[in-house]
Amino acid sequence: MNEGSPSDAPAVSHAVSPVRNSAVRIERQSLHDLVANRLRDLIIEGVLTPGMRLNESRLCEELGVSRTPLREAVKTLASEGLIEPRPGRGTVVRSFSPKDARDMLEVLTELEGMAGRLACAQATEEEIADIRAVHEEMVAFYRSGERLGYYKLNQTIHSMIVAATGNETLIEMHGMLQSRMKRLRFIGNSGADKWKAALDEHDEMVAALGRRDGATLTEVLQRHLRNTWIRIADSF
Amino acid sequence: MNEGSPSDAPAVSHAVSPVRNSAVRIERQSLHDLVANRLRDLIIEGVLTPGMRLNESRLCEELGVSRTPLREAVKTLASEGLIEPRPGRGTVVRSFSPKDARDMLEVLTELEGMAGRLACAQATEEEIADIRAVHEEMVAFYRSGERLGYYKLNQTIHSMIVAATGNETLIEMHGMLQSRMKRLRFIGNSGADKWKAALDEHDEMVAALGRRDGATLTEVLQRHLRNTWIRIADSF
DNA sequence: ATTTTGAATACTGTATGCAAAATTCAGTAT
DNA sequence: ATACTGAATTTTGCATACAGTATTCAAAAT
Repeated sequence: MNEGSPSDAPAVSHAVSPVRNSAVRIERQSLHDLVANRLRDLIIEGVLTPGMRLNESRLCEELGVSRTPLREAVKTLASEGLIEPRPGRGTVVRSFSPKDARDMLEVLTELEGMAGRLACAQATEEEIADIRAVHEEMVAFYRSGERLGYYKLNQTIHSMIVAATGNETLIEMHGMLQSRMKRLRFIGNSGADKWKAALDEHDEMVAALGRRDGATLTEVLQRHLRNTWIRIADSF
Repeated sequence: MNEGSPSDAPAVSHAVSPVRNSAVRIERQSLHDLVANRLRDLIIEGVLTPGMRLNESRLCEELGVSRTPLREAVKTLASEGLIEPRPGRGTVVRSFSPKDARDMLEVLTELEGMAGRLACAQATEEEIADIRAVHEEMVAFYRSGERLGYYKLNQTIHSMIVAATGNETLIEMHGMLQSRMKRLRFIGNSGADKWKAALDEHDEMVAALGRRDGATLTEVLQRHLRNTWIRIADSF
């Protein structure tokens, strides 16, 4: 879910090798990357709760790695803003104040609005079809009441719209904010009454994207996120 | 230039102690943070050029530190997007394609536009006065032809406008993009003919902020950045 | 009873050591 | 001359060791 894009595997060198195109570079994940991904998941899943102190030696035992890769992973998560290192006094899982949440959503709203505009201009027909397909899947989860599946596809759709812009920086920044907000958003979506409303907004999104109506898509995405804020705000 | 805000020193506890307010918490910087800042500067100043491979042992000697803090610093810069680690084959200074530059500027434009709107609504009179003062300083540098001084204050003013929004996430994201673009922007501003135009845009900004005219400030900031793209594009 | 102090403990920050992988380079064969 | 092979060297990645700093806890003093 958080691995580095596999797309950066360089093309096979010009030398004609027996394996040719079928050869896909073996993805080598360094240990500290694996650890970083694992920690990210632990934080998002709520195993590591906000404010909790990360004890290096204990974590090392549990993950079965030594402190060096763990500490490197910690530095990564720190600059992603998921944890807070306090020089000399350990590292704690970052906890977000209501204002932090609001600030993040405000930026996320702006970025997704931007994405709506660009996606309508840049997306290929195929990308739009893919998004529509995932949307249908998500509706199915809604109908069958599977919250987790719904929730995950929800996130996926937003990411796909952003990805369709082709703007690497936007994709990256959006990804960072998404992972910071994952936990909050999950809590926020708990209220079942608003669930239907969120789904309707998604319907509108897909429709606007289909028409390549950037202004509307931007508007819907931003409205959707502002509503998200309302949903989350209750849980503080 | 890149240190964590010193403002988070907590107020002295309520107990009346002889040192009272005059006691300021000693800022402790861990070695890997110092190294990260140093590396950042080296990249921005162009000592470490794009594509150049970072040899850990050599860098350690030059900086006078061991490999552990260096490697932690490298992980930090990696997730800031300034360098690219290739698992098992070392780390290289990231080089930006024209498209990368364009993508970054596109996002930066959106974020600064957002900042213009929010700053006009949120800035205190004092912040506005400060910005105006720095602007005057910058004009002085322009008049005396001091490019470096001008350039630095230019960046500062943009950061101050963003800071005046009070949105921590926006400040952080903007900071990341700024440091990635520092080198490019410096190159881009070389053309002396466009220099005056950039200055005029800054005049407009300060005026709009003074009137708390968010729409105009947003418009000027975005125009300013789009012109930056034009200036930079030439140098590719 | 409350605060203070100091020693014991735990943990973080940095350095170093070692093994595995990658790179380089010389030598050989085509 | 060029391409390939394989050993020597470099370099990375991870583990561990060590030093210095925070935290804790209990005893002593107010």
